[in-house]
Amino acid sequence: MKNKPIEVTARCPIRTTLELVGGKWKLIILQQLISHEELRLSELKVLIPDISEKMLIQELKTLKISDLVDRINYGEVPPRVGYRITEKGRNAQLLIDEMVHFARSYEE
Amino acid sequence: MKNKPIEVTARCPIRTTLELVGGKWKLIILQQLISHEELRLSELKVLIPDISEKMLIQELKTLKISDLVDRINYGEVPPRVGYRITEKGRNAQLLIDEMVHFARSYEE
DNA sequence: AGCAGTACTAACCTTTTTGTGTGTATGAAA
DNA sequence: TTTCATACACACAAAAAGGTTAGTACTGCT
Repeated sequence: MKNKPIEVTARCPIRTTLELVGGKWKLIILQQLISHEELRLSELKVLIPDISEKMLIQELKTLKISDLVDRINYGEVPPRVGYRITEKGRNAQLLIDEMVHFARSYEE
Repeated sequence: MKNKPIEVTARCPIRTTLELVGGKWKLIILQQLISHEELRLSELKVLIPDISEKMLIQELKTLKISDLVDRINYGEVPPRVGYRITEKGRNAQLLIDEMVHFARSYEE
C-alpha cells in the first residue's frame, strides 16, 4: 500500500517538471498547441482570453528554450510566425490528462 | 492524432488543479505524506530540508483546508501533531507519477 | 496621408509567493 | 531556576511572477 518516497533534493523529478511547466500559463499554452497543430500569436490570444500579450510571448519564449514548442518564422512581412508543439512538448499531454482527472475526482 | 482543446475559462480543470496543488511545495509535501502514513512537522522538516518552517506550516494549513491532508492533534503537551494524507490527497499520487514520468522522458 | 494588423521589445508597477527572524505557551528535564 | 523541545503565530522583507502601457518596423488598405 505504501509508495517509496522521492528523495527531496535540489533536483528531484517533481522540481524538474515544475521548472519546465510550472506557473499559471505554460500548461494551458501547451494544451492548446497539442490540440491545434499550429497556432499564431493572435490565435492563442483568442483561445486564452485572459492572458496578457507579454506573458504569452514570454512563456512561448521559455517554452521554446526548453524545446517544448517550436517557433516557425515564415519570414514574411507583415510578420507571420507559427507555434507548434514539439515531441517533448507532446509528453505534457499525459500530465494534463492527469490534472484533468485530479480536478474531476476532487470535485465529486 | 488530435486531442480536443480544453476551453480556457475562469474555471477549467487545469486551473482547478493548479489552485489545489500549484506552487513550489504542495506536491512535495503530499508525496512525502503519501509514502509515510503519518508525519510530524519535525519529520517533514527533515524530509524536505530546504523548506522553511513557516512555509511548511502555511502549506499544511491550506492543504488541510482543501481536504488533501488531515491534521491529528494528540492534545498532549508539549504539543504533538501528526499529518496524514486524505483520500482526496492520495489522488495526487497519479499526478506525481506523471510528473516523474514527464521529467524522465524530458531528460533522455 | 492616415490607420490597422503583425510580432514583438522595454520600462515600469502591482500582486503573489517565499523567506527571515522573533515571540508564545506548556511541562519536563537538568 | 534555567533551559529545552514542540508547534505554532506574527511582522516584516525579499524575490518572483504577472500585468499595463507605450513604442517599433513594416506593409496593405482606404
